[in-house]
Amino acid sequence: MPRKPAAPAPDDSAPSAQAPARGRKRMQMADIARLAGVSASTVSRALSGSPLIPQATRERITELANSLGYRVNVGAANLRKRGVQTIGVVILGDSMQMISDPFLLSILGSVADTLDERGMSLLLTRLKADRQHVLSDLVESGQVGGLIVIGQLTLHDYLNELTRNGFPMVVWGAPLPDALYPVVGGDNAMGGYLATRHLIEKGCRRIAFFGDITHPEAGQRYLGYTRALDEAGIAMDPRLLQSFLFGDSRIREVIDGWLNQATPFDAIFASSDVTAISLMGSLNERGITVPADVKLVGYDDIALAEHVHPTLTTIRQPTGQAGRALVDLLFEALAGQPRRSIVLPASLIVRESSA
Amino acid sequence: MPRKPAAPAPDDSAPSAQAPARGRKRMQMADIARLAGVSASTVSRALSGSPLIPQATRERITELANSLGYRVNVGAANLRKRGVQTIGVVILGDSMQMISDPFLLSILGSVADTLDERGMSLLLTRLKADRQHVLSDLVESGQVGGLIVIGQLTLHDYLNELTRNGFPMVVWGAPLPDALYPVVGGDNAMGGYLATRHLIEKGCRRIAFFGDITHPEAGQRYLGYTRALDEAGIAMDPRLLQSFLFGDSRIREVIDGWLNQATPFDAIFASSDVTAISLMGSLNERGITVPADVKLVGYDDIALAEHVHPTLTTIRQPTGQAGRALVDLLFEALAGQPRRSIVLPASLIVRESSA
DNA sequence: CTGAAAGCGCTAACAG
DNA sequence: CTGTTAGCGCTTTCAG
Repeated sequence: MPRKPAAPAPDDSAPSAQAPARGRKRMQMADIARLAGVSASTVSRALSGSPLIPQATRERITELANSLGYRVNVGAANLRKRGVQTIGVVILGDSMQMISDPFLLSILGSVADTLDERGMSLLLTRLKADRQHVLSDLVESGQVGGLIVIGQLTLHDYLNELTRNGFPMVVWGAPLPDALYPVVGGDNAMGGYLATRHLIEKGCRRIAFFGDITHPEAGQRYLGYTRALDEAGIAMDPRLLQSFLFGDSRIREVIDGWLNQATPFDAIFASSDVTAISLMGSLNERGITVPADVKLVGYDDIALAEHVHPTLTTIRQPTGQAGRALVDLLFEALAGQPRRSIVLPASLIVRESSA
Repeated sequence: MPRKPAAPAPDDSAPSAQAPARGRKRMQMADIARLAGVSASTVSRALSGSPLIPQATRERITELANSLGYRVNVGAANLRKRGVQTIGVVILGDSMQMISDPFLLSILGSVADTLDERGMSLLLTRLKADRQHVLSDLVESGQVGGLIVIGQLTLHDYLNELTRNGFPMVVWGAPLPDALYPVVGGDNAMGGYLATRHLIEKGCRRIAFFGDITHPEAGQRYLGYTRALDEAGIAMDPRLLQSFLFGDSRIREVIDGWLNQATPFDAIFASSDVTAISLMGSLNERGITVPADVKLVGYDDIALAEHVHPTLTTIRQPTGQAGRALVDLLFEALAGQPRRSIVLPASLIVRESSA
């Protein structure tokens, strides 16, 4: 299908920079070769650690190159090798602020570290919802060898299409039944279940759920929530479900409105820590004390969760594992191995807000 | 000077991926040329919007290319054009977690958006303190045309050296007197002054300062703090200074220790919102109420500041402007224009914690 | 073990 | 206006 934008039309004002203003001219392999009294081929092989070159020569050349601050031009090398050492990481952003949720950021951090360990670079792109085509452009233009998509699954159909076209890509999210692409995600149903069961064990009976259940991840958490209620023989009250958009900056207003309904409740399970922390504020303003009056459980275990007061009980998602899993799966896809998904464990972290 | 590591020794297991496993072969300019019945040069010109090509042909070719999902290979184009369209963004990380402070992240977001607008890509790298050489490698290897360094200025001397060597680079931080590199930063002295004066106006006399004053940014804030105290004729009590490392994950312990000293105080000015929010927790635990017993002002105005309870009075640093300023200065450096620095205004945002 | 030669995919003179 | 030609800096056959 045709893409909307014509030529990418790069801003003409963008400097195409390479040579430092001052400073010695950039050296290249030929220079090293001359200085070492060998051919460029030999330098190339030495620098890439080819066993064809004897240890001694290899070291001599490597040392020479290093002492001159020479680095192989990766662009040229990639062109010749017909492949790139760069992975595109795309953060889906729905709100103004690119980076809203600290949780997604810690996944970004983990991915960055993992790629670094594996000797690959990370090209970061923020994707506004209407510019899906950027995803395929990134790959088609040879800028990146594969894609890691972090964020909401509003692009489900498009991602499926890309996968059908053989795009190497992995997604952080919830494994949808008809997803063709590999997914790494937390065990949201389990997380929702653990959080809710914990509140029930604490004696709560009227547990509210805050989260947009049309969003796959939150939807799974909601399922876990209902399962726990069922198991305890607690009837669901639909008024206790407050669905709102993930990352909505107006969380507070929504919360206030909900509180105004005067629906009785003794606990809230929020489908993100950011939501939970906002809730704390709103509850406090109303003179409702956490955990005495209302117990509260969040989701994600962001760093701040143990720094707010009261400290926040939450479901931890292992972000470190997430980064590694994403990169692993992408590498598998790149190697043409069969697609698989990974579900990471969710664990309950009990703190003061549910005491 | 020689670098430590020998050849970068890329991990052999890293897949050098380009061709999708399945799916049609990647097309190239020659294919488009053939299909359009013109030469590759014409396609190249048409796609880059050259005025040499008549409107009609240009559109025809562009459309053909788009309909086939063709994108020019940026690697090859860059090689020929001898320049890259990628900027390296380096986040200095001292703690385990790459990304600790939400404030730095919103700068990252802003930089990402600005670069995107300017048609440039962003290569993200996290830098552990001991691997400085990565900075120059990034440029020497031609991966990026310039560098934006975000974070602490522990690398001051190294950055100066790079600048002397003509490295195109900009830093987010405090403009040190002997810095040779361009710096974008907030007006820390003003911020510290505004925060402190505000607390004094609220009737506070024993105002504590939390922040590592050996860090240039916090040091400036501390200067503003002392100036405001001086102006009000309030004597400084050295016991009211709690210096600790920025981003220290053990903030809470430090705080607790400090509180145990039983030094009387009626306000705290914390040099970051993260610190301030942690403080809220510790104070609360001790039965000290904010703002009734102790007033509190933070720094940065991170998103959560207005979501905690009580909402946090803080000094706002304009992150949107920060990103634009960083990119602007980098482009200037790239264009060989004389180096300059930019100081962004700091403004007081009054909320409940100082009421 | 090493060098010469041939491009990777594209753009920029240089001639039409 | 358009095509031809010659590389960008590197890696990799292919012969020594």
